[in-house]
Amino acid sequence: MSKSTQREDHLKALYALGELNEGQWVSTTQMATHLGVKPPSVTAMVQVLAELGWAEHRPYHGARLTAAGRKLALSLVRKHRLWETFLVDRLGFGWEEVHDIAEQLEHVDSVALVERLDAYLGHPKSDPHGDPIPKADGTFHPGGEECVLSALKPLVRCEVTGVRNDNRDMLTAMTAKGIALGGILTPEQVEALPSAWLDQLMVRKAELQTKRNRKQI
Amino acid sequence: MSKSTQREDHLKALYALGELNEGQWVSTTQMATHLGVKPPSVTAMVQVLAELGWAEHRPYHGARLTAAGRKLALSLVRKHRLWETFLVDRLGFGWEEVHDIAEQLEHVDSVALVERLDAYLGHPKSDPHGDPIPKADGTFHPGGEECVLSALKPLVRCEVTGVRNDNRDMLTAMTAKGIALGGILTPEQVEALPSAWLDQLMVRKAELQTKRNRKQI
DNA sequence: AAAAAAATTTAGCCGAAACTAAAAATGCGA
DNA sequence: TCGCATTTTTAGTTTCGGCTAAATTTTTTT
Repeated sequence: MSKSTQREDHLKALYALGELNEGQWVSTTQMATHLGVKPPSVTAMVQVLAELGWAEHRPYHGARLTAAGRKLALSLVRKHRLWETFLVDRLGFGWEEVHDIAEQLEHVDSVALVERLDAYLGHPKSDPHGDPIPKADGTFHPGGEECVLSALKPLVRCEVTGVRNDNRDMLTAMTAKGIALGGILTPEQVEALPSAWLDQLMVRKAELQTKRNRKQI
Repeated sequence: MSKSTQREDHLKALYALGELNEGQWVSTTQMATHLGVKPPSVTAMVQVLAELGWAEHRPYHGARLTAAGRKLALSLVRKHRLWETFLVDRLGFGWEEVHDIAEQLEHVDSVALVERLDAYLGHPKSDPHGDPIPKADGTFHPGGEECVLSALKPLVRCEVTGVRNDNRDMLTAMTAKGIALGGILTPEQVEALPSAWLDQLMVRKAELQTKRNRKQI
C-alpha cells in the first residue's frame, strides 16, 4: 500500500532495466548504479518490494517485477510522461530540461489529478521525447512499448529508439551502416544485421508519430 | 539548504499560526495540533529550524520565524496557491478538492517551474479561495496579506476573511451584527466593534477582487 | 577442478523524524 | 507567595533507508 518515493524509484528502475528486455532478471548492482545508491541498499529495498508482492528476488541472481509491480511501475511511467508533456507543451520548457522536474511530480499521489491532466493535455499518446504514454489501465496504445530488438517477436517495421547502455562504439558502428536513432528498420534490414546487435538495439513498432528524440524513462 | 518536506511543513505551520498575527510566539503544542504530530516532535524540529537560521526558539515559550524563514514560508505559500489556481482554473477541480493535492505539489523544488506556472496562469493575484498569492520576492500585491484586525495598523477599509480558531460562537455573534465572512468593514464600523473582537477577526485590506471563499493556507 | 576474482548478501551502524514516558519549567489559584 | 496543574522539553526507542565492512555465493582463470 504505502508508496514511498524510494520504493517507487526502485520499482521504476526495475522496470526501466528489466521490463524492456523481456522481463529479464536485473542485478542489484545494475539497479544501484541506475539509482545512485550502493548495492546493499538495493538488496534491502528489493526484499521489501518482494514482501509487498511487487517483485521477485532470486538471491545472488537478481530481481524482476511481478504483474502487480509492473502495473505500479507503468502508472509511474504514465505520470512521468504526462507531466513531461505538460511541462513542454504547456509551460514551454525544452524537452531536455524536464526530466528532473517530472521525476518529482510523478510521485504526487492523486488518481483524479493524473486523469484530469491526461484529459487537459488531450490524451496524448506519446511524450515530448517521443516515448509512448501508457494508458490508465497499464497497457500501451498501439505502436506500443519499446523493447530490445531481439524481443520483437513478430518481426515488423520498427523505429530505433536507442542503444543499451548508450554504448558509444555501437553508435558509431550504427552510423557507419546508416542506422540512426529515430530511424526505421524493415524486417529485411533486421535480418541483415550482425546478430550481436539484436541484444543491443532498442526499438518500438513503427507508427506514424513525430519522433523528436529520446531519453531515459 | 536541504528542504525536506517535514521542515517545510513546520515552516509553513509557523507562518500560518504566527505570522498572520504580528509574528507572535507560537507554542509547540499549537504547531503539533496543526501538523497532526506530538509536541516533542515539534520541539525537535523547531530546534533544527533554529539551527538553520529559519526560526527562533525561546524554550518553554514558543517559536517564530526569522526573516529568512518567513521568506521560505512565503515561497511555499506562493507555490501552494499557484498550484491551487492551476488545479481549479485549468483542470476543473472544485476549490474544496484541491488542498491536499496542492500540499504535495508545493514541495516540488524548481524555481523555473514556479515562475513558468505563474506566467502560464497569467500572474494571478489570488487563489481560488480568494487568498492572495505572494510575489516571487516574498511580498504581497497591494491588497495584501491577511492579519488579525488588531494588527491592521493604518485602520482602513478591510475585508473579513475569517475568525481565529474558527470560533463558532464568534461566528454566530458576528452574524447577529450583520458581519459576514467576505464582507467589508469600514474604519467607523471597526471602531464600534467590541474590543474583544479585535484579536479574533482576520482581515485583509479591501480591494476589488472576487471573494469566493476561504480555507486554510 | 581448484583457487582467485568478482558480485551479492548479511551484519552492524547512522541520521531523520516520529513516538512514549519522565523530568523540568511555567503559571494559576488559594 | 506557595503549591499544584499544565505545558514543554529531555531521554530513550522505533522505523525507514541509506552506508561500510565482512561473509557468502557465483564466476572466471589457470
